[in-house]
Amino acid sequence: MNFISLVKQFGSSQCYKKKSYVFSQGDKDSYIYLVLEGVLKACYYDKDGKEYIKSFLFSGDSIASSQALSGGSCSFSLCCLKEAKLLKLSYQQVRQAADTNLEFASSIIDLLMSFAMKKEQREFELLCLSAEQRYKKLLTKSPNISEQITQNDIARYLGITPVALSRIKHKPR
Amino acid sequence: MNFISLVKQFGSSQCYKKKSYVFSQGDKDSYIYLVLEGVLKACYYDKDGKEYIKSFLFSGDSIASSQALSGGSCSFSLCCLKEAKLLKLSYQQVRQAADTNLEFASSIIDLLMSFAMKKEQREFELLCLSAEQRYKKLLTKSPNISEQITQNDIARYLGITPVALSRIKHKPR
DNA sequence: TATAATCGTTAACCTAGGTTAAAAAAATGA
DNA sequence: TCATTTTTTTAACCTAGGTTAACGATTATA
Repeated sequence: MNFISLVKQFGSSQCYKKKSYVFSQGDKDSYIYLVLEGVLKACYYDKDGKEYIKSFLFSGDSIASSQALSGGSCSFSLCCLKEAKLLKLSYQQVRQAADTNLEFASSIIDLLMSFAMKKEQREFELLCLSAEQRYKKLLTKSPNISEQITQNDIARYLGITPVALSRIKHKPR
Repeated sequence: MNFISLVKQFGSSQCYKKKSYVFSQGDKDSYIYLVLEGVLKACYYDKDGKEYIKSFLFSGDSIASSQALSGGSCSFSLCCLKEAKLLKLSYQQVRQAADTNLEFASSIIDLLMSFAMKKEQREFELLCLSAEQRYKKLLTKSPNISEQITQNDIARYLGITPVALSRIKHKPR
């Protein structure tokens, strides 16, 4: 029994329309979500409404706000970029399964380790690379990204404005 | 049995001089380290030797390169800012303990969850805040940081140059 | 204690990226 | 299809932060 099969067996399924929010910054929402279909963005909004994109999610990806799971409230929002179908399972249930089943606990550790690797990578890119380097790296890793995600959203994921990304794209040489 | 007590029981202890490296970028080093004494920095160096600081470590903190634990090599270096004493335990041993002891697996999940929260926070700061906001937030969270860490290193942790940090500090108003 | 190394500050100048605004291009919807 | 909204581009101007270099203040080390 691993995480995916637990969610598939015990999770509840829900469909979301394009532009709808699965949860919003500030919500108390201690569920773990698994994307079955669709494309989503996890994003922060500041007091002026300016958006910053933490990550994009595709079929097979899972997400939760770790702050919310630990008793706090969601530090970001989860928004559908196209119609989406998700499964959700409460963190309590996952934790309970992990506390009673060794094999399952091990698969959760694997999941958290791969999450750690991704976040380590993201921290590296934001700390050490220029916006242009981050953009090139993204294109290398996901050459088809612009078929799924608008350039505006790619810019907000890279931590720059859409104007700046357009400039980078059309830069001479 | 939790992670800390496992490391204390089975880990091997080693002392390091100021400015020495526990491991370096590129090393194959699949150990998890626990800081008993001292202060360290986890940092990246680019091809020009420019340094970027991922995090500072103090007594009680633990660290490993998740890339290295997953069969790769260390994506960053671990450098002592003052004489330090660390315990180390191989990831194999930790993983084996987790795979045979439910209580221990659960404590590893807690550890990874708190790591996830920290990294989520760091991502937020690098993505959404200006250097000045990051500096103010750091001072709020760690008012005594400058007793332990030089301003040069604080700047490299914030993702700016020492010159820029000096400017921020002395900015009018 | 003297000498060297590192640290922090300041200044001058430069560049990446932000802001605003307008217009063209593309996608969406009635 | 036509109208509306959203996306992308471009331009002008601005600002935060980078770079280099010099100098004084600290801190280490012979």
